[in-house]
Amino acid sequence: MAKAGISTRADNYAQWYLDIVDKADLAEPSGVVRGAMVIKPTGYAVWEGIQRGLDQRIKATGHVNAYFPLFIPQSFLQKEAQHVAGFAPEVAVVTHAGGKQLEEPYVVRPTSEAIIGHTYSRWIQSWRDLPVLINQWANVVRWELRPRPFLRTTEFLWQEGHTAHATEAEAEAETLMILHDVYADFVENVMAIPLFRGLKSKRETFAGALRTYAIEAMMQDGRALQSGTSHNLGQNFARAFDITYQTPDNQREHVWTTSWGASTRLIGGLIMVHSDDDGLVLPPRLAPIQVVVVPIYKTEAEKTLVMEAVQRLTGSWAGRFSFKIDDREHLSPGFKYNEWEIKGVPLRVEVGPKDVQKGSVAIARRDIPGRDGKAFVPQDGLAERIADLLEEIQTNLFERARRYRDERTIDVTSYGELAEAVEQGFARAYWAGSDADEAKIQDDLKATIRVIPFDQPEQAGKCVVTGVETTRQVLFARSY
RNA sequence: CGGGGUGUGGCGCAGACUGGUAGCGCGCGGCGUUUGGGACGCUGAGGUCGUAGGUUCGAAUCCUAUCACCCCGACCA
Repeated sequence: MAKAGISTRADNYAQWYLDIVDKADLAEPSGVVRGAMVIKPTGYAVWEGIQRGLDQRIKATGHVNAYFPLFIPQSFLQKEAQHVAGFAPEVAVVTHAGGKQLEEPYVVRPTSEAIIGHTYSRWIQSWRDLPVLINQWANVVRWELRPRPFLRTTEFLWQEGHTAHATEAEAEAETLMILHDVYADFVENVMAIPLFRGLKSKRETFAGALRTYAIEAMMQDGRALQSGTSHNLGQNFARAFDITYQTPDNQREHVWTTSWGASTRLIGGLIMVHSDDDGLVLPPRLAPIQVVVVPIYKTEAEKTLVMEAVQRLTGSWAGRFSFKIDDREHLSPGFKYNEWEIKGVPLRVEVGPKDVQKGSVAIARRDIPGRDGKAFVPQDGLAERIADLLEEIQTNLFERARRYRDERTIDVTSYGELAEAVEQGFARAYWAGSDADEAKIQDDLKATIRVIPFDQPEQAGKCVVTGVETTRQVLFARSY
């Protein structure tokens, strides 16, 4: 147990994660609905940052927002065979409403392909109606067997994009564009989480999709977290929901659809990539509060001097970075330091009577805990220094996570090496195996193919299970 | 679904074996002293003991049933 009642990562990683969620005040189990959580203001502010970043990118790439119903007639879900098989075990069903049993039960959406497919079939008539590029921000419900805050909750928040196109090539381009320009761009540049990008294996493909692409991140325990997915649905849903259009030469064709989503799970990834045994660590570009100022004083006279200095120093900060002056009375400075560290605020500025005298402040960076991350700097040019430091922390977090990931991503050539590698991280292996081979590895090693990376080797090698020569490499890992 | 655990002031727990009408720590309110790495004193408020039934003169405690949540393994963003 480290300070503040947070378990250490080395000691008990799962408990450490739960402790961070709790102590950083991000969320708490509802206590009354299985697997459901209350996202507290601190946690929701992080989600709002994620929403902002994704929404901006989604719109910049030509999409618009809309909203579709929470309830879906049960029969809709059954129209696409793979889809119903994939989701049947985890849907919640409403059988009664208005004081009586319903003619046809409604399912609470586990995802919205069905209801949106049905809607698109009415909206789309002509090639002139295409493409349809719509996103929705929504909650969905999946009755998971093993819930964990943010990572897997019964109800979660996400965005789901649903597009329809005239050609397969267009749908494929959309699917890939979302993965790179929306998800990967945001997650790497704002959340400072390094990613592997690629195609999902057949076993891991979304129920009803032609192809699923994903971004995968490595957590500090070496396990993988799927952090965003983008599906080329082919014409599967178009056929199931009869979404057709007339071509310029008056032919009737099924559209090609895509769907893509990223959820509150990203917050789980954020925690597990950057945080430490002292609490949450937030990357500056996402942190709701980037700088906290702790004034220090004993007497009223000191208080006046210090608060004057604080007002003067922070006067130019508005609009440059988000900050908070922690002027709560009767809490010791030490208490405040610890509290803001647990909550992951990237920078802390301390201003006391000695600083007022010397024209200095103390500044402490969250990414480097303890004395090493604390420095006394002149008040002159403080804003510039803070701006620089925030960027430096952003870069440092990303680079640190990337080094960690790369050190734990190991090229393996034998089954034994594969088994060993997934104990501590990712295994990169040549792969020509079957679905059954993959299933066996999952049984044996609890590891799955997380992604078939876009970056593929020049040279061929031998498949890690079959020994067959192949040029295809895949990444294996245990996953959340 | 299997395995384990727990339900007692806001939170964490004790009390249960050996029935007698509930206690500790933290937190919370008031007052005062404090404040450069988690301050202290005094004082005060706050509990149908998960729920239902039973045994008993008397149940947090014993019996039965039931509900819920949490944790550990197989499906999933």
